[in-house]
Formats: sequence, C-alpha cells, structure tokens
Amino acid sequence: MSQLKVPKGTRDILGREIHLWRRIEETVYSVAQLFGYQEIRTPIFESTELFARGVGEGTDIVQKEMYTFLDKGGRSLTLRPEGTAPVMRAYLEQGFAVHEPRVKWFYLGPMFRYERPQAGRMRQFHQFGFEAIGFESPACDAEIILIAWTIYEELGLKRLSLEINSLGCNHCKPGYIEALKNFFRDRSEELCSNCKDRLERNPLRILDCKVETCQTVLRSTAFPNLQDFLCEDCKKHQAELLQTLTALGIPFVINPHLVRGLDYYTRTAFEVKTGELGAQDAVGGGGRYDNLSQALGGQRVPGVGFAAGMERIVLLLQKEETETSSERSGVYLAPLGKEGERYLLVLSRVLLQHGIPFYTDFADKTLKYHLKRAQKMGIRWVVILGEEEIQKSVFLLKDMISGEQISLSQEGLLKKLQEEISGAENTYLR
RNA sequence: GUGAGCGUGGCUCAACGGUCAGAGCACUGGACUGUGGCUCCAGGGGUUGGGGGUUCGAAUCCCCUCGCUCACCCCA
Repeated sequence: MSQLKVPKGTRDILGREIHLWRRIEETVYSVAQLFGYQEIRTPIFESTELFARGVGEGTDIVQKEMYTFLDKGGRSLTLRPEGTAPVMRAYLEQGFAVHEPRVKWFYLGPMFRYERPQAGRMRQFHQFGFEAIGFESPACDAEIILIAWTIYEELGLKRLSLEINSLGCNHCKPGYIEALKNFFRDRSEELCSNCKDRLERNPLRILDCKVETCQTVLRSTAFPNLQDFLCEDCKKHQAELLQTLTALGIPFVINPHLVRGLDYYTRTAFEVKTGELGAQDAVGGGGRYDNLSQALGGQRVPGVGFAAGMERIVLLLQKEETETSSERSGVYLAPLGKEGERYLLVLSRVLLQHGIPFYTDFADKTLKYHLKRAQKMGIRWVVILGEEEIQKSVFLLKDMISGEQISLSQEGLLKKLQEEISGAENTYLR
C-alpha cells in the first residue's frame, strides 16, 4: 500500500508560506478597492467550448494543456486555464453589454494547465487579474498597467521590467500576417519544425521562437516588422499609451517580438518579467482583447486586462524575505487537568468578548510541556490554571520573556492582558 | 510531449558490493514529582519510492515503473 500523495503539479500551501499568500491577497484587495475594481468569482470549471472559442483553437493552451472531462450528463467541461474568457462570458451572460457596458472587475483564484511542472510552473497555479471592459481609451490600458505596477511595488518587488508591444487590430493584423506568410513562402525551410507548423496555425507566434535558426531569420533586414504594419488608429493608440506610461513614470521597453499565446489579444500586449526565477520569468502579463466578446458570440465589446501568477510572486518574496519574527500575539492558556481545561474554556469566552486572541492546548500534559509549547509558538503570555489556582480562585499569569509570574483575579487578568496585548494588532508578519 | 539529474526516518544528509542502515535537527520522556529557553541522558520512528534481475551477499550494480527537480516547449 503506497502512501497517498498530492497529484503531480499540485502542492499544499501551509506554514510560514501562507503569510506570503495572505499578504499578496490583501494587497490585491486593497489596490482593487483604491482603483474602484469589484471582485468577480466565476466557476472553477466552464464548458470546454468557452476556452476553445475564447482562448483560441490554435493555442497551446487549448491544444494540449487543458483539463477536460465529461460529466455524468455527457457535457464537456474544462478546469479553467485562465481567467479572462470566463470573465467575459459572465459579462455577456449577465447582460452587462446592455445594462452596464463599462465595468471594472478583478478576480483571484486557482487555474489549471496540464504541463510538466518546473520552477514557477504548476498544474494548479493561482492568478489574480484585473479586467476593464467597455473602454476603448489607451488611458485604460495605462491604468491596467499602473495597477499591476502598483501591486508589485506595494509588495516590494524590485528589478522587474515591463515589455510592451502592439499586435494590431482587425484592420492591420491580417495584413501583417499576410506579409509574414509571403516572407516565408520561399524561406520556410529555414524555420524549425515547430514554426513551420505555426506558419499555418498561429503565424504570429513565430516572432518569439527562441530556436537559433529562427532567430537568424527574424533578424534579417527583409523581415517584416509588426510595428510598420500598424494602421493609423493602432499607431495612435500605442503612442498615447506610451506617452501616458512616461507621464506615470513607469519604465518600459518596446519588444516588437512580444506576442502572447492567447488569440484574443489586439493592440496592446505586455509582459512583466523578472530575472530571478530561471526559465519561468513572466510574473504577469496582459493586454487588450477587443475581439474576445465576438469570439464568444456577443456583440463587439472592447476590453483590457492583466493577470499575474501568484506562486511566482511568492517565490520572489521568499528570495527577498529576510528573517521574519514568528512571534504571535495573544495568550497561551495552559490547563492542568480536566478541571483546568473547563475553567480555561470558560475564560476563553471572556477573552473573546474583549478581543484578546488566545490558544488553548488540550494535550492534558505537564506544566513543563505547556511552557515549552508556548515558547515554541512564540507566545509571550501564558495563563496557568491548575488545582492550586482553582482553589484560590486566581489565574497565574507568566511572562515568558522576563520569567515573572503573578496571581490575578479574573478582572485583574483582563486588565493586564488588555494593557499588554492590543487586540487588533496582528503581528504574524511584517 | 522531449532531455538530463536525483529518490535512504517528519526534515537535512552519511554508509569502499560485506555483520543488526547511522548522525544532526525535530518529536517523546528523564535529570528538574507545578515552571520554558541552555546542558546532559534515554527512547520511539526505516519493507533504503515500488517491482524484477545479477550475486554467496544489494541502499550500493543492471532493467522496468512511479515520483521529484531542472531545462526544452509554453506561459503566469
């Protein structure tokens, strides 16, 4: 009988690490609130068709990375591999297009992709994302980037770089793809096998191929540059976005080879990268998706958004994190014997009413055990209650730092604890 | 899906093919019968990932399998 283990590419998150997750989540919530974005929670699984149509049939995600299954009713369902398509689905399904066409939403939660796990890449991973739907203005693209930037900054992440590009729109994208195909008409032999395939299925993706032979082709002077094919509107959109970013003081580099893996992107595409995570260097990315709603069968609705990978941020925080104190606030209740347990449980109700955090250990062990345990947990104040105290109707309060201890009545104990422990203070991590 | 490296107590790691597979940390108990940290002593905990093979003898060598890690691919 072999030990049961978590499925490949998944893991338990607990212990010290959980504080990091909480910190990220709290930052996301507070920045969202400051920018006026509302939370949306969509299902963990959706109909397979949503992703096939929304993310794109030709993408790697749809072709090989989805957790797809049939339910007992024979419906094809898929664990969500990303968050934007479901959000747009909800927007259309709930009729926002007609009754409230402009919304600003954010989400937070697990995503699933069937891939070989490696550093910073899991089969179940977590993203938070922000979506602004119904806005055409490049200023909105800039706001999305500003939100991302604010969150990274708020978390204290350094040395991140922002890469940005424009993928064109329905007017100019086809022209560029045509030019690409023309260019390769007699040079396709120079491409790697993967890219030969892409030439038909997803030609833009050739741009970010890392194979050396493809790179050589990409660097040739005759190679069509995406930026040269942008129509006037797209050029203007990009120029305004870049101008705004400059005004905001957000540094960026234009990467004409940045194309994102999902079909729905138009115009703005961007990626936030770090140099500290090995091969999986993108900590967030996003862009404009003016074609998505129509791909899902809705009317044309513009949108722009981004998503960030939480485990990658956790990895970065762990690298930067210096020693953190694990001191807990509150009081350790140390009962000696059954009677002590009962009395302390009653006391805990009183503490509750005063907002004093407590931890009661029901191990039914010696005082030595309790003191060791409180020590290990980093709790300063210990209330000891055994036969002696019960007889005298007192509580023995011990200060683990000074070693001093005093007998107190319940009122005296409460007074002292309230002085020493400011209830609201949460010292679990700074 | 492809390639490489690695699987030994809860954790980190020892053990030239040769007695009962060890140590540190952690845990439990004692020295200290109701007083923590430091120290000392003792104890529990392993089918050496699983299966097969070679051998008088396998944690060690070979094959298969599973898992982990890293990279490719792709992305967050």
